[in-house]
Amino acid sequence: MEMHQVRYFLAVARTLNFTRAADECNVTQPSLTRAIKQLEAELGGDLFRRERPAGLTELGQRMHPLLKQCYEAAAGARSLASSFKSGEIGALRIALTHSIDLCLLIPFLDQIKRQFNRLEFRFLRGNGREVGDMLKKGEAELGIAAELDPNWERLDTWPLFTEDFQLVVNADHRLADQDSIDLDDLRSEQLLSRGYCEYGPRLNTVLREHGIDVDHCHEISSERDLIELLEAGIGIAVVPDTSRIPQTLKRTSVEGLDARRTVNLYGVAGRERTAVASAVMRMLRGTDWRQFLEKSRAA
Amino acid sequence: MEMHQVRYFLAVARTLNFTRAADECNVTQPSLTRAIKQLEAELGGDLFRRERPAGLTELGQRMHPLLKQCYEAAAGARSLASSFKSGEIGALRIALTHSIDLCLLIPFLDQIKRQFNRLEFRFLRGNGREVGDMLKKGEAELGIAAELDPNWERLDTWPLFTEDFQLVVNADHRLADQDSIDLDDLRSEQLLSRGYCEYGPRLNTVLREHGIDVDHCHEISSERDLIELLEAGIGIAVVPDTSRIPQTLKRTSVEGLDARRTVNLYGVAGRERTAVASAVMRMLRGTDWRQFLEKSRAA
DNA sequence: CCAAAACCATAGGTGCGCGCTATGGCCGCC
DNA sequence: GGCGGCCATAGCGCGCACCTATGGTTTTGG
Repeated sequence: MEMHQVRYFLAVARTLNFTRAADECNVTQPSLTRAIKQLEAELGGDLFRRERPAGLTELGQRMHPLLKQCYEAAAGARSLASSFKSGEIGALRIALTHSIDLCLLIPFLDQIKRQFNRLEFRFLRGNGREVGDMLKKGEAELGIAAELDPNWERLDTWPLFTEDFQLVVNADHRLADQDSIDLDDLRSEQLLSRGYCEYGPRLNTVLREHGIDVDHCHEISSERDLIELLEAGIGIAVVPDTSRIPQTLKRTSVEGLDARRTVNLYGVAGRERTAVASAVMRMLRGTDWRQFLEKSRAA
Repeated sequence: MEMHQVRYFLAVARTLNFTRAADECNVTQPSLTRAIKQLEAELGGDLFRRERPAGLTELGQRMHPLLKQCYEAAAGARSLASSFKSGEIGALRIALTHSIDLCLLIPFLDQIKRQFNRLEFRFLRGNGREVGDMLKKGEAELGIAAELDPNWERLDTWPLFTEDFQLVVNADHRLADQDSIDLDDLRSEQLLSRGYCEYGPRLNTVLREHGIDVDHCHEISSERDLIELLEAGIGIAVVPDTSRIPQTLKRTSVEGLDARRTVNLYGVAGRERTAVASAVMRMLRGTDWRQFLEKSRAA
């Protein structure tokens, strides 16, 4: 069964006239007649009664809805592809590690939504390895993380900004009101390990060097869970500057803690990107992040 | 967009491997590659990422459901046509005038249902002209009526049986208990005219000749309505023998009423009939109706 | 680390099939 | 009876889909 046969069939079913149907399809009547005959041979029965006026046979009536569906699905595919190409419609698939706050992107996404109408976002979350896999498999076009496996040489990396880590404690905590905190103050505290953060291992190394126990602590796997534990007063945490935490928690710098992470934008080298992804990438790379972060912190 | 392109696309989407997909489609890999390229050109973008392993692009993911639907509709059409041809499935479209009781057919239809499983019946009702039109337009394959317009020479006619008319009255009616009724007894009665019966006009002529008023009577358009009026005691009626009426009504022969009608089976000459219709036609024409009607009357 | 295999792209040759024109038969209409 | 609309058939040409052969690139395995 070929598509043109289906098209001809539908034209004849509409006009009930082979000659006019052929005209509508921009072919001659013999061509159309032969195509219908082939279709009839494949389906094993006549589709039309050759009378004046012509009519659908029982078999023809049965075939009509299915063949119409077949043709319209193909037409729908062409139409959707056209919308897709013209940028009318599209999806931005972006993978983030759990330690990247979505708020960082929201101003940019707001802007991009005005450029591309009917744009869909697909936010994918995972740890560092998972984000890398999503990029590899093409499930995501862009990735944002502090650090991904550098073994894969097709990974394009653009640093966005570098940030410090801060201590976060519950407002009732004994450290909450303390003006200055240094590493020694943390030694007796229950630390919540942000195991999902790709920078976690390195941070733990720094803390361990200062005699802080990081090997016997709760394991959690999302920023949301971390915040709820902090609010419940179960432990303290060290989080990056751009992690948004509720007003009820207190955040403070820690003297002597020399830990920083760089947040990167990732793409796949040599892979064609959609217009939307390219636009987002240009925006993110062209932003003065120092200024941007100060402004958003003020807000 | 051609069907084989769609088929190849779905094979590649399934296997994510051009070579194996080509093998599944029983073509060589270059043929498949070229078909995919053509499809990509028509849709205006790549459908697959040519990497190891391959993957669907965003456009490819969007196209997949529609193209799958397209292909499955075509496959469904083939499958349905196959079922249809093998007699597994089918429809018998049969047109009846309102004056033909469906009970006449039920024993035959019971039998035919055992021969053709998944058979659907479509009973179409109308007056004589409408039944003729349904046959002409091919909406019905067979027609059953007492008399159709003989002007259309393509009408095949096979007489089935001939029957008398009888008087039907409510059990409370003054004529109900009368042993013998003749035409004079009807003169003062309110007659219900079965305007939907193709034999009605001729019957009226007979009655009018005996001085019975048939020109000022209620007009009704279905046997069901007629029965309800009779049960309500609103008038009397003259109906053919094979019209089934409830036990609550009384039916009697009328002396001197010389009216009979012949019920015919109709088909369209020179038009191919389905296996089901041919079978029904053979059964109806091969029945000894005199015997059949006696038996069903006894039952 | 190199050889082998797997995979996709390209080139060039060949045959089938789709579309064309021309024509004939059939039916309905003026 | 002549005429026009409609569908079927015959014959022809060209495009297209398929094939084989081969090259380039990536992955695998020893």
